[in-house]
Amino acid sequence: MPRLDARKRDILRAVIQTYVDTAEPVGSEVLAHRARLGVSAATIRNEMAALEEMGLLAQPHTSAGRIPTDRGYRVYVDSMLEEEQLPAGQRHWVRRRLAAALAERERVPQEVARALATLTPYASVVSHPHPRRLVFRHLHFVPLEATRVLAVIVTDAGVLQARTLDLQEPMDPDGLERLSRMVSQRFQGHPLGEITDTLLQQVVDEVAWQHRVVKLLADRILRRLPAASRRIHIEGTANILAQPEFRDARTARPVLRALEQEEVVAGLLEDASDRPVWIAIGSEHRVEALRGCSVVVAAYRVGGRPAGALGIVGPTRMPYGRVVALVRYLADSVSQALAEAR
Amino acid sequence: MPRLDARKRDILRAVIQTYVDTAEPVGSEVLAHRARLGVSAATIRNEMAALEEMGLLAQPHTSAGRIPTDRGYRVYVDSMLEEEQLPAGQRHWVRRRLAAALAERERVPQEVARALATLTPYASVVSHPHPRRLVFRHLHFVPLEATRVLAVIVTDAGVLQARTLDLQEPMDPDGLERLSRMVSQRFQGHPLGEITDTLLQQVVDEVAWQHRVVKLLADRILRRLPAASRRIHIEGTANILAQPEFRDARTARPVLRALEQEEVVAGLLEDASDRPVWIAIGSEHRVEALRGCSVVVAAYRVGGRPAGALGIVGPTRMPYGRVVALVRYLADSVSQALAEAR
DNA sequence: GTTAGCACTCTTGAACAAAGAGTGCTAATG
DNA sequence: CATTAGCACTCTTTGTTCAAGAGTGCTAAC
Repeated sequence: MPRLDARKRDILRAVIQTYVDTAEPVGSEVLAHRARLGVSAATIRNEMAALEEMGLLAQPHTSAGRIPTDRGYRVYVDSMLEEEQLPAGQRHWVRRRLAAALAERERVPQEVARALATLTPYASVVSHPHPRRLVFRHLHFVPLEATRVLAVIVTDAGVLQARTLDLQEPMDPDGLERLSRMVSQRFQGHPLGEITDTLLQQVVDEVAWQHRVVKLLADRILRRLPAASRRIHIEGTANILAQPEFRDARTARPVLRALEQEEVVAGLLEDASDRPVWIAIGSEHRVEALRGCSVVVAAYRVGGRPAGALGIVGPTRMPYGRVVALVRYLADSVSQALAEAR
Repeated sequence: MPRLDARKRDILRAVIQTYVDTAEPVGSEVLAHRARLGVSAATIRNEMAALEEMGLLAQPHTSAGRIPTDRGYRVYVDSMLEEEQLPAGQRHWVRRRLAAALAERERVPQEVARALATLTPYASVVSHPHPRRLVFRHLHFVPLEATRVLAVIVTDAGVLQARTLDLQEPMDPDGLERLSRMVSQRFQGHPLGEITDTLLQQVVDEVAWQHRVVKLLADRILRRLPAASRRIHIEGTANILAQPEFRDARTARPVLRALEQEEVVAGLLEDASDRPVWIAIGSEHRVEALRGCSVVVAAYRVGGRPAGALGIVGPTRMPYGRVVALVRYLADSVSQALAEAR
């Protein structure tokens, strides 16, 4: 098995960069002209054969040029990625959009998703901050009618949940008010993730004077927080249809179907939740339907800890340098934006 | 110009029904066998030629069968639609899903959209109840910190809006409480649409003791209600890729792009807001990008008045009888569901 | 008015050839 | 001994031709 020496790397890089541009298998001749490699097409041919033997390139058919394999992209991404600078114009444009959305913090993720779908020809995926990582600010129970109460949870990222609840039994407004204050004071400043069942139980015990209703509220509102986490924005799925690899609707459909299912995308984003930038090429992620696609996702932070993720889904043939730079920049911007204003 | 006599109508109907099934131009021979029309292929040919002259059928090319034109579908829909009964199984399934979603009323539209996208191979579009038609229940300002207040509007369809607002100046909690009560009492039971600027002005004048803040709140919250109306759910857009007319991604893309833009879909749904079932075939609606698509939308009602709309977007070649039945049934079910529980 | 018959048109698919792109191998080269 | 020119070979792509098939419109007979 041949070694990946410097010239092979140069050729692999050139093949990938050319293929990303043209979406056509690249041959030795083309490469010899396009890239200044200083060797003849014949040499390139030999090297390409070696790269194919190593599993980094592939031939669609005998007399075609080479295209990168998933492993080829992986080597490229791992060891020769030239992360590009985002043009200043795009940076400013992103910043402005973010600043505008910040007036209602809940809207930031959607705005980011739209920005990503505008700046790339791919689908964008953005998760809201995970509730466990949000910092609890207030819980308010507002009496509406005798047996109806409005429950609102406010965190450092804005209103997390606002729901009306039907209670089995009437509850007096003062009790609700006291309950609101109690819970709010007890948990203010804590990440929601820290509000465990045992802690909740303590409070429930303390306010035993209205045991049943408190229990109900605790159950319906706080215990369900993890489930409420599944808030996700997906934009630009139609972009994918513009990619030559998905010109046929039959190949595009499973991809768009997968992107329509929020659980699926949520899973993808969760897998990325810790890493600064996660690049999953082709079959490196768990979603069967997105086999031919790459995912580039970065976590953004709230209060110094990973809170949510954002990124794009597109064909494996993509300019990783540019995409990574963009995704990283957006993650940083969101982290910053959500940290600054509160 | 020939008249549309009984036999022509039979043939038009047969052509449409066959074409809906097969997605292939239908010829006289096929029709003579498939439909029991009691006349020969030659006669059918003559009639088809007449129907073409009348602009109800068209030929993709000289030696192909006929396909319906938009106007052909229109005649069919207007005068020979056989609205089908929804199978009992589907009816129950829909009811169950709706009942489950009703625990949180805000979720009903999304649930309906998913149901529609499951029951049809088309994209579904559902709007939330238009705020103007919702009945005002409560407005609550909850003080969070000195210059931060949580504003919640509750209507008969649940929480309409919950936002945190930054105020320029501190505001005492009692004032907020009184303000909440005042506005709530004043407008309780009124549709939001009746809460005009002049009425608002009155209240603002009454509570002049906190003039500036009230004004701010009125502006930021109540005046913006129409804009907040744009809440829409779209599901199953990938379904469209399964339709033979959109097998090519280049024809499908503009359609999916349009369906991604909430303003566009909102416009469509608004156009339907009054009619019990609105059928727009091909070019009968305003959305350029959806030229080859039909829209079947029905308004649902809250409190006896049209409040929102739901329906599907698919190729003009669709089984209108079945689709109309389904959409109508769902609209009725939603109206009922939103009326019953409150 | 209806229909059988038929010539005509146009698409579709297959078969085939020529062109083009690209490879792998071999032998010559510095 | 790595490099490269040359070349035969392979496979796709494209265009052409041809026959088959589907469907029509017209005409003439019923």
